[in-house]
Amino acid sequence: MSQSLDRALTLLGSIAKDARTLDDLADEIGVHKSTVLRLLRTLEQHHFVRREGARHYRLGSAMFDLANQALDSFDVRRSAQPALAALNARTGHTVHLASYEDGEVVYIDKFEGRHSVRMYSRIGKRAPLHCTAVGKVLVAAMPAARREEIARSIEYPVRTPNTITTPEAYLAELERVAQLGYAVDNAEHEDFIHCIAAPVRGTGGEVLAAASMSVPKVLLDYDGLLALVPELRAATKEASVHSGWTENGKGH
Amino acid sequence: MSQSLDRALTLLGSIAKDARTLDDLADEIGVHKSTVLRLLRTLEQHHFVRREGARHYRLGSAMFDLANQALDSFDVRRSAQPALAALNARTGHTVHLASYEDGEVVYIDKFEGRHSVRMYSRIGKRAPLHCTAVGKVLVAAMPAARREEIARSIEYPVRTPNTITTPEAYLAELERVAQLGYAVDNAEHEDFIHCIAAPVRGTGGEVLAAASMSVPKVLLDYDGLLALVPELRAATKEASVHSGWTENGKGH
DNA sequence: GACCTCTGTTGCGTATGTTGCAACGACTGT
DNA sequence: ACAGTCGTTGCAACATACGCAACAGAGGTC
Repeated sequence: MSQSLDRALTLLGSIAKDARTLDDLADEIGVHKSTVLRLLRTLEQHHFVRREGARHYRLGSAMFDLANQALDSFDVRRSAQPALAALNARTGHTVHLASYEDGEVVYIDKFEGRHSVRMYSRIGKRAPLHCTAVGKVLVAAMPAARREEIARSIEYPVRTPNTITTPEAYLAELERVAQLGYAVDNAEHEDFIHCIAAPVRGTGGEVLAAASMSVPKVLLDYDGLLALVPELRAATKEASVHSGWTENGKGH
Repeated sequence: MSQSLDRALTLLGSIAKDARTLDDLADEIGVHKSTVLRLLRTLEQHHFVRREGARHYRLGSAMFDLANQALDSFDVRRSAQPALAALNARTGHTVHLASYEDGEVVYIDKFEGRHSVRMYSRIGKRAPLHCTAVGKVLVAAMPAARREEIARSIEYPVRTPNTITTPEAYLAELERVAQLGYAVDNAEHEDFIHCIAAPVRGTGGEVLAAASMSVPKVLLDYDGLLALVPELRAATKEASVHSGWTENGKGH
């Protein structure tokens, strides 16, 4: 809708990958380098971009500033933090907190595992709904109609041999997740990693976010992973309590 | 330089503060609301902004994504993390990692203290050079000419009765910091908090960043704070080693 | 239930801002 | 000294983003 803004935002993406020369950036978004220069200058004024020596651009501090300011506004993040940090410290596994946004999952917090084999993720990263444990938890928490609507609308790209590939299979899986109260990603997203996830609830029992543990398969087999479920649920329960949830707030 | 981009970036700042109605945003940047709408739409396409129900806008995931992607590119951050986290866990005080950027200090990592009285800060936040311990450490590490240049060019807004207010006093302080190898902010930034900071060094002995501990005065008096210096320096030394620094890499 | 206000949304013509070009200057390496 | 980068500037032409005004939809009030 707004051309120059559109170009500038695309530019930010290119810069984030790694810092480049002016013409490279120009080629990448298909405009003249002088145009890029002017956009960069504006971005620089606002501290969205910073120049590092010659021919080197990086994202600037305004980026971090705004982002973390916004992250703070996710109240779940604050209230869940202690419980998740403790879970991470106790087990040594990677812990994620994720939220539903617009047909995808967004990681809003992360606690890095202690093992050398690590999952590649990042706060702010987006992931698919159909092949992540957090995705399943978040969608399973929605009313049946909305579940169906989402299941029909999303794509089912195959990531591993275990990936769910049809709306029907996904809906069945969601039903199971809703029953059990937790979800599993049995190497459906990445070949060498499996995860478990459980919901974090708020005052009215509504699901605010999903917390997960990701464990490399070489470290723990499937049964070993499932054995961690009680520990995960204890943590999400604690996080829920800190988020205003009360045991008797829900009926079924 | 680019009007629409300029407006859009300002817009992001307004949204970050808290979500508002269209006309409010329009008033704030002085344009017609239809213009704001179009800018927002473009921002939304790129996931920089997300609409939340009616009359509610928030920063979107692209923001977090890019920001954290960029934070990852600060290698110091990765390598210093374990040592600083340990320091934070051991002492319970707030630990910051900061870097110099363009006449200011930028926080690139933070480990929240366990006490109820907390310092208000945030990753990505910018702070002045003249009244922070990290600022002093970073500037003190520069060659004399550059120190002087910076000392003359920055402003000296008074934050507390203890704030340094002249280039001369600042330069003298920097000299002391360079000698001692650490810096103190004796309630020069905020009335009720004092800090100590020390440098984190890289392969060539160059200063990559500064790490600090911030302690409320009610918890620890000035002498108590200074007593923590050895612990802080042990942590920054460990962080430096992880960043490639070697003891004998420097001569004086 | 009719009226009013407040919000978000669209079409449209125009002026404004943005673009690409080409030329220049600074810098690097040979 | 020269060719080859890369960043930067002025300018003229055009496209684009702008403000306007009118509409739609949601709440609220009487």
